[in-house]
Amino acid sequence: MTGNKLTLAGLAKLAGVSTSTASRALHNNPLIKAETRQRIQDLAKTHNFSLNAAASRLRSQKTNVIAVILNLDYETEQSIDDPFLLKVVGDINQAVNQQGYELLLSNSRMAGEDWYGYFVAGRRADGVIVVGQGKQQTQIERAFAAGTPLVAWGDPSSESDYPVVGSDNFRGGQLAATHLLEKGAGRILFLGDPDHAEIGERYRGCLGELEAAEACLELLPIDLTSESAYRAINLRLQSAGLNFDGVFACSDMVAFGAMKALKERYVSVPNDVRIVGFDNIAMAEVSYPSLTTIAQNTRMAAQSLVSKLLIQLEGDKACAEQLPIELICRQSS
Amino acid sequence: MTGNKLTLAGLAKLAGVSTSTASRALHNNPLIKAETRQRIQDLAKTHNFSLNAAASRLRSQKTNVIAVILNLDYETEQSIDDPFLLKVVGDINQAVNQQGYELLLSNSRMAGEDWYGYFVAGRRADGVIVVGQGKQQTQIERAFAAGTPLVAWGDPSSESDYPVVGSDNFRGGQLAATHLLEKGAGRILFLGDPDHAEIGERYRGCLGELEAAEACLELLPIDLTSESAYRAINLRLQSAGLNFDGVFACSDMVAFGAMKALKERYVSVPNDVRIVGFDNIAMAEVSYPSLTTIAQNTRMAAQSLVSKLLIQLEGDKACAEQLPIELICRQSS
DNA sequence: AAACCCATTGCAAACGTTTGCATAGAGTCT
DNA sequence: AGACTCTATGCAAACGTTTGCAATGGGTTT
Repeated sequence: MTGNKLTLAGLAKLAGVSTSTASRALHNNPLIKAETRQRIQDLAKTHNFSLNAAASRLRSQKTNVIAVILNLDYETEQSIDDPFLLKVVGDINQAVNQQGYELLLSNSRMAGEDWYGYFVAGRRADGVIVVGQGKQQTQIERAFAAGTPLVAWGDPSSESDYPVVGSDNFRGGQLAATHLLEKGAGRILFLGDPDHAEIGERYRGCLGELEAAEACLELLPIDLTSESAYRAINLRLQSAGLNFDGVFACSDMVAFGAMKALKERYVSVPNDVRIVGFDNIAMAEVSYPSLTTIAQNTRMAAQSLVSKLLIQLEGDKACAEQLPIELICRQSS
Repeated sequence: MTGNKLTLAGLAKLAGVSTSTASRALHNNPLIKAETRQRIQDLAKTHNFSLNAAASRLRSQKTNVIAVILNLDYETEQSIDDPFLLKVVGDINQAVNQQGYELLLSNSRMAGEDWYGYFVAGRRADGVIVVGQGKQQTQIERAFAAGTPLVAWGDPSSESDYPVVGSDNFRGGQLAATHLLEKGAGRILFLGDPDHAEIGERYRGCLGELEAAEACLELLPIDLTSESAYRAINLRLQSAGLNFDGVFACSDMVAFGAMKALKERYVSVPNDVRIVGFDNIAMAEVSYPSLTTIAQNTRMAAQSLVSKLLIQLEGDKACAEQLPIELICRQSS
């Protein structure tokens, strides 16, 4: 409670043992007699003792910290306004804690270019989880090549040296397409930028399915925000009128932007236009009409990301993983 | 690139100086000749050198890390599904980085009881930002009393030893009330649990205003989730029919839950019932009808939180701060 | 009884920085 | 020329753990 902190040596003295014994006791090392261990642990608790993490990390070369990098495109700033990304971070946080690690939240701005140096060599974290492959994967590859234990959330089917965990975006595109067809749509708009790895897969999955059915798909390449979707749909209705009857949006936020534009012009959803989104954020269920969407299992993804990172910390290699997705049919289609 | 890490001593040798000089040079200490500083910094960059943060923290007793604790009620699990909280975290992250600090994301589960010991004495962070006062403020007070530099996001008007930053919730309640009155509502439902400090203020602000106008306010104490709002409204319509014409929801997510229930039963928003939310999350603008809400300035709040924490790190005392809020009128009212 | 093993514990050397103090050399003042 | 001041650098002692190795002592084997 005062200012004078108790050190391990101090605790050891109180217990009448050496610092080595104290250290081992606190770590539950079976070398130490169970009784002694208990005694020292109790003593530590009574005195509110806690190890100095800095010293511990310095000596043991292990931080027990995992860094999460939000790899945002700063131009488009998908950023913090998309609840999905933050949901992912939240789930990762839980998974990380479950494994006894702590979570250092970073962005590419802070960490600079040399992730290996900053995080690993700099002993800030043992490994890195990158959220958002973005468009430039070279930096991730560089960090991985330099020896950074690393996993990325992104599109698992993309060719990359480092392990990627993500949803089966291609299949997601297919599901959305067949669903729209089933619901009677034949002229479909795709909202999203296929240059982005994950979105590209969704687009191709959708495209293949529609071509097979001889339905037509038109691409409206927009930023990953609801505003740009709103604008794009408005523009589209002005210039060409309502010549589509289905929309596949690359994210739920984008879908909501589109939906708003449609409803403001008295286009009925789902009667005139069916809409399918992607992500299944909390809002999708609670909006009106509620949004049909492709659900990504972020909780499972988070656990997989973390466990694949831990595998690397053990020295083994981890592989990519594709998580199943699921279409959730709601009122918008 | 290989495995053999470069140490400060190594770098110093390469530069032909002592480690002290190298250290000072990297920190831009003016004791060292500008020319030498530059030379060493360049050398460091070429060799991808980065300081060992663990060693540095051990020696300097300073971590340059700020811990953010998500203080969630685990019973109700407002949790990660409310985009607002995560938005706050995101904004704090930016503010923290701007000040050259890093962000350690924690929750009360991980840190245990003794925050002072874990974070400060344990040299994991220099200070703590608590997000969500929750209902039990005793733990926060204990940590603060133990000497933890600390700021909380919550209700600034509440009596507490530690500094609290938050919106003027009382005024927010007033604004919502007068707005609902102006829009013609006279029998208003309040959705939220006033036991929660911030929500209590909103309730009281609202109540005062309505009593003055001799309108009636009914309290529906629910959890902070859209689902419970949805259920509550449904129940209410079933049991008592539509005997209200305005809703003040304690959060936007709650508002959306209510709105969904209403629209499913063909109650028109805003014609039959006007709705006002709180938070101004991204969805509020993009929903249909878009949601009238009380906007909290999270970015400003984040900056204030961080700066008040830094003040404490300097050894000074910080005071509470109440941030202005703003009513944003949209289609739902 | 000597030799050995096992369970516990202690010694002391790292881990890689930062920083108070000492030092060396070059200029300045009297 | 001696006494000083300044500027720029080096020395070495911490910071508080962890951990390989040695040591102690009681019990077991041959």
